Amino acid sequence: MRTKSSQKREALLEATLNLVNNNGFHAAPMSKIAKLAGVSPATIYLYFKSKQDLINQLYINSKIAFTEEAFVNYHESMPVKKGFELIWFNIANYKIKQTCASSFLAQCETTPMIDSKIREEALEYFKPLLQLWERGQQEEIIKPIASHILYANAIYPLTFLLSSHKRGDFILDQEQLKIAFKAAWDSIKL
Amino acid sequence: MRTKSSQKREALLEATLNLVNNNGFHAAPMSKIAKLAGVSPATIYLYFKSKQDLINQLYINSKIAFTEEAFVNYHESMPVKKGFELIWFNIANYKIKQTCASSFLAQCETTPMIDSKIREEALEYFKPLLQLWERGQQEEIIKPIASHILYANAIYPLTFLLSSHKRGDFILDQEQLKIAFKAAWDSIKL
DNA sequence: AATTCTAAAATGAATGTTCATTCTTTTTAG
DNA sequence: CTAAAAAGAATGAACATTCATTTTAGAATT
Repeated sequence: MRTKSSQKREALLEATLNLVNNNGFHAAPMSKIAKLAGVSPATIYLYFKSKQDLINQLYINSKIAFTEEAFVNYHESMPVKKGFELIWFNIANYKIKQTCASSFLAQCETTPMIDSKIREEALEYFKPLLQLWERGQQEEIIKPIASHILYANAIYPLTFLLSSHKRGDFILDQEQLKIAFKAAWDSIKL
Repeated sequence: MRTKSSQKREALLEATLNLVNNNGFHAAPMSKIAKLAGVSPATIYLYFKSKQDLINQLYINSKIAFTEEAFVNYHESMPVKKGFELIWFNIANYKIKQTCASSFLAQCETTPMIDSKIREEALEYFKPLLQLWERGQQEEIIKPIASHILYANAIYPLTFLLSSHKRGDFILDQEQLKIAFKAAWDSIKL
């Protein structure tokens, strides 16, 4: 297995991302992935144990890139609402910029294709947001309810807006984003 | 092509639902679908043109069943909040009862496997909710914002809660449901 | 500096399997 | 007896993965 930072490895991950996105998991055969990445099918197996391994690693990779963006400029010393607003817009803008990566992730959340172990691993990276919410609850700014409900109402709606945006049903510009943020905040604020 | 209401047809749709749910689209071969439904693989083609057709029809079927449940006991003469509450709980309870069907639908929303024509067809059935929201906006009870944002914040969170529930990360009982409803309502009410 | 050598990297062509779909035959029911 | 319904076996394509071989890059030797 080759080093984790190789041009070919990256090209293979990106090729997989594009194929899965445009046609779904079922239409991303190794032969096409190889062709799109400009390598031989056999070469894939120098970098990944199997197709499942390739998918898992793409998922982890994408999730890490996503969460890193989510917390850019965030610091625990920020006021709760400011912090949430920053994180929320970080996520929204990342999703708008990186349509491919985020719709791949959306697909991963609902498909049984991703190993649950890998899924749990990715959850770790979201802790700062949960901690922010806890702080908000202590300060009586945020509703004292389960973090799952907070997430479902404050963050998850973005997934729907983005997929509508991608489909072209709805244009998610900065103005609509502000409106959506208010709805999100209203659902979790005390 | 056989009549739309045949025992075998129903059995095939149900078999497909179960297989897709437990293992994803990629692990639902026609041979397994046939075996689970207790028929020969060849028989599937008496009822469906192709695998794609089978999937499309299962999607439409499930979507219709879902939306029918959503509007049980609803009438346009109801007050806006009461009407929304009724529909919201109808949806939530359907999702809890029919875990299989609803997680299949969740998978369909994010995968490019479903033809967009079929997808549009399914949208039609949701009109009464959009009309309720319009009425609410006229009566200045509901925020004057795009229906996509309303849906994203008021209904879509249920999809996340249900998939957490199914995974076992979070128990969505009637008490949590009430809390989640309040969050949903707070996000769209004026 | 040119040549030789070597191990890693990469490849194209097999391999064996799985799958959707079809063909031919048999069963069923009226 | 017949036409519809169903079946099992067959077909051919697509696929993930592996195999045997070639290419590459750079170190070692002249």
